[in-house]
Amino acid sequence: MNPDMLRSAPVPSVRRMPLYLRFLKQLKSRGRQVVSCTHIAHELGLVNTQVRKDLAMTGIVGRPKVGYDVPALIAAIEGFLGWNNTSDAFIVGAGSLGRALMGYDGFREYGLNILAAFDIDPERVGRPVHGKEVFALERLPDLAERLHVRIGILTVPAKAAQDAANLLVLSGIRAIWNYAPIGLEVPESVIVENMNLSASLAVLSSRLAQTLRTEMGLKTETE
Amino acid sequence: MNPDMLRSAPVPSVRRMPLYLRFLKQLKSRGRQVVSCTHIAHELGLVNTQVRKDLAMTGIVGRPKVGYDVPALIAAIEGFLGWNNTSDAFIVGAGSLGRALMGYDGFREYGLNILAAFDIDPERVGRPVHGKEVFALERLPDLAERLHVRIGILTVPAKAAQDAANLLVLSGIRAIWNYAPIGLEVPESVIVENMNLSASLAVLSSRLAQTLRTEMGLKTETE
DNA sequence: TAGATTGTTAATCGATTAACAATC
DNA sequence: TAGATTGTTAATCGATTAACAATC
Repeated sequence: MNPDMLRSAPVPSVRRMPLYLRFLKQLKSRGRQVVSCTHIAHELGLVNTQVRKDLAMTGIVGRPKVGYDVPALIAAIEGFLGWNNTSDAFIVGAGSLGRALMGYDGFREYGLNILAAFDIDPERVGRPVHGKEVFALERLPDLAERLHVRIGILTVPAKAAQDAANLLVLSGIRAIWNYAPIGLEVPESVIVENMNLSASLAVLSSRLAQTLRTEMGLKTETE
Repeated sequence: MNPDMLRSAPVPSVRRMPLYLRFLKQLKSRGRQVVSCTHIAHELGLVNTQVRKDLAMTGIVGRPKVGYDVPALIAAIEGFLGWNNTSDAFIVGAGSLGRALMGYDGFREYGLNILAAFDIDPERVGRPVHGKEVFALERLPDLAERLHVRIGILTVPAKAAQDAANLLVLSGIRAIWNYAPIGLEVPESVIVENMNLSASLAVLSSRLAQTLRTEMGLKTETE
């Protein structure tokens, strides 16, 4: 086996892929056939070397002096991300966040199709949200297996997150998109990606706090 | 001025702060008075040196052989993040994502208080969500100024994001928490933090795609 | 052909980790 | 005191950026 297949792609590069995809789709809709990475980099505020390296990860090859074929590049990125085929997903936790994700149109663009949600609260069960069913949590293993669902989106409170993750693992789920602000313990074979609202908010608020401290400091100094 | 004030803290360290905060609050609720960073590191799956360096950023000093005072450490982290005082925020875009965030209880723990939302769609204006008002977008500058709101949460579609960001800047907003999958252009004085769902999903799905490719490859090889 | 652009190898930069002195 | 733990300086590691050869 090619050892390169085992060394997975750098996370920062993968995170930039949707940015490229979005821009390339724009170009395509305007009828553009080829594009250089200098142009991409300039438009997205990156440097061309970085773009070239990122794109190379998808397996695309460009033509010197010409650039990359736009449709081929789109296909390469979508294939690399697995966004060329739609993946079904379940949501666990039909609270306000889970319900929001059930109604979020944008996922279609990323090849993600939310089939239904699950919740432990009987009040929420049986009341569809955005046209999608909410089932009792205990039905998760059965339905996940029968529908071959591989992705679970975890939107339960932090305290319930590990139990819910255990159930997802038990249900044969292969990847968990975790919105709970807590690290999950799962077998190595299960992929976990943390969508950490609190981490992102921490970056925002620490910067804001520093700005405000500096301003107050300056104000005090000049008094 | 101290030049250290100008060099802002490393982003990865800041992102770990909520993790520490959560664990320390647990310890405190169990009546624990002191904690060593070896213990913190062990519980959170990190190494003690990293924890020590992260905590040092908040200005806390520990006592050799003893460790850190738990309540003091919590206060130091909250102060560092600006989570000791509640900050008011507006949501721009009352679609499904914006509405979800309006109802998300977890923000209280992070010192974030969502006052109201704004939307361009007359259908959405005047219909409160989770007990919070939805105003017409044109009222944003006036209300932001009068209520001294410094944080804007951007949950509009990608196409509308730059225009909405411009309006937020015009309204005197100091920090934008951007949920749109697109880079924003704002003056240097405005803080932007991107909460990029598509980037996170890209990491998840590329790993899953690779796993599935490998499995199919192995299956083919053994046939 | 000349020049623009790709693909790759080397240098730089920042964050993590290791080593170790200071100290209660 | 001895030993555990902090705080800091040095080494390592990975990602970004720069340099340059290959090529259409």
